[in-house]
Amino acid sequence: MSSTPEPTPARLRTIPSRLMARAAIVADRLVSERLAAEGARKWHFAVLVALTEAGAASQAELSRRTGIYRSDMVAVLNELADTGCIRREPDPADRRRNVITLTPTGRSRLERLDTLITDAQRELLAPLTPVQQDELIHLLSVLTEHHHPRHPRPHDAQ
Amino acid sequence: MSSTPEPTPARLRTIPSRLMARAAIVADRLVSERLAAEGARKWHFAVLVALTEAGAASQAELSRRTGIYRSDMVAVLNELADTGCIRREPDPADRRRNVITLTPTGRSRLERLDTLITDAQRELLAPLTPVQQDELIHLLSVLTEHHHPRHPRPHDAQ
DNA sequence: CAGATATCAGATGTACTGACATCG
DNA sequence: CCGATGTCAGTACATCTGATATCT
Repeated sequence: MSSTPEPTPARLRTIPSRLMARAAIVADRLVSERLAAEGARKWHFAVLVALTEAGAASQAELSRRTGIYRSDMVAVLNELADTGCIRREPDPADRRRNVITLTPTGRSRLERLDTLITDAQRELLAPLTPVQQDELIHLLSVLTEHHHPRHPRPHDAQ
Repeated sequence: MSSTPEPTPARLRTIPSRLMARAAIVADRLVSERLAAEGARKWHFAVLVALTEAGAASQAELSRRTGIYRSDMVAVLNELADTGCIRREPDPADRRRNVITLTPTGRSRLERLDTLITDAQRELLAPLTPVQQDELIHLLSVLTEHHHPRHPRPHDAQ
C-alpha cells in the first residue's frame, strides 16, 4: 500500500547550494573512482600538477598552490615520496623549508593520472553540450573567485 | 626573498570537479553559518520542507525525499522533536513505521529557516547576473539529474 | 522467507584548529 | 620578538556501511 514514493520536493531540488553539493559529490566520486584504479587520490594529482606548472617549491608554497592545508600536505607528500614521485630535500638556503622536486617517475605518473582525471571530467560533463560545459565552467569560476573559500590566514595575502 | 607566491595553476583552476568542490564548500559554509545563528543545520531545513511539500511521512520516506540516509535521519528527527518542530508517532497501520508530522512550531521554524536559506543563496549567487544565476541552476540541474549520486539501494526505484 | 523499517555502532574522508620545535 | 615552516594530534562533520530487532 506504500503510495508511490514522493520525489524530492521542488523547493529542495532547485536550491543552488544543494545543487552544488550534489554536483560536487557526483564529481568527487567519479574522480576518486578513476584515481583509485591507480591507487591515487586527487590531492596527489593536484600536487603533481602544481609542481610541473610552477616548479619545485616548499611544502607551504605547495599548500597555497593546491589549497591543501599545510597540516594535510605532510601525508600527501609522504605518499608521493614513498612511490618515488617526488624528492623531499632540506632547502640549503632556508633550513626551515623542504624543497619538493618532481622526479621522472612523478612526471610519468602525472601523465597517467591526468588521463584519468580528464576522462572523469568528460564523463561528468557528458550530459551537457560543449557550449554548456564551457558556460558552467565559466560561471563556477566567477562564483568561486568572488567568494573566498580558504580561511584568510594571518599571512595569506588574499 | 620569498618570490611572490604562485597562484593556483591554471591547469587546476579550470578542472570542473575542482570548481564544483570549491563551489560546494563556499555554498555550504554560507548556508551553515546562517543556519547556525538559529541553531539549525541544513538537514533540519530539508526535512521541514519535505514535510510541508508532501505531507506527513515515515522516516524512510523522508530519507528518500531529502537524500539523508535512514541511519542519519534518526538524529535529525531527534533534534527536530526535541525542539517541538515535529511529532514522531508510531503508525497504527504499519507498526514498523513512525509517522512524522509537522507541528505549528515546525511550520513557523521553517519560515525563519527559509528566510536564512534564501538570503544565503542570494549572497552565494551575488557575483552572477540574474540570467547567469538561472543558467547555473539549470546546468547543475541537468548534470545532477543525469548522474545518480545516491547509491542505488535495492529498493530505490529507478 | 524476502523485504522494509527504525535504530545503533562504526569506518572513512575531508575540512579545519591548535600546538610545538625549528629557523629567518 | 615576530612570523614562517614542517609536523603531529585531534576536532567536527558528512558520507556511507554494516548489523540488529521488529514488523509486513
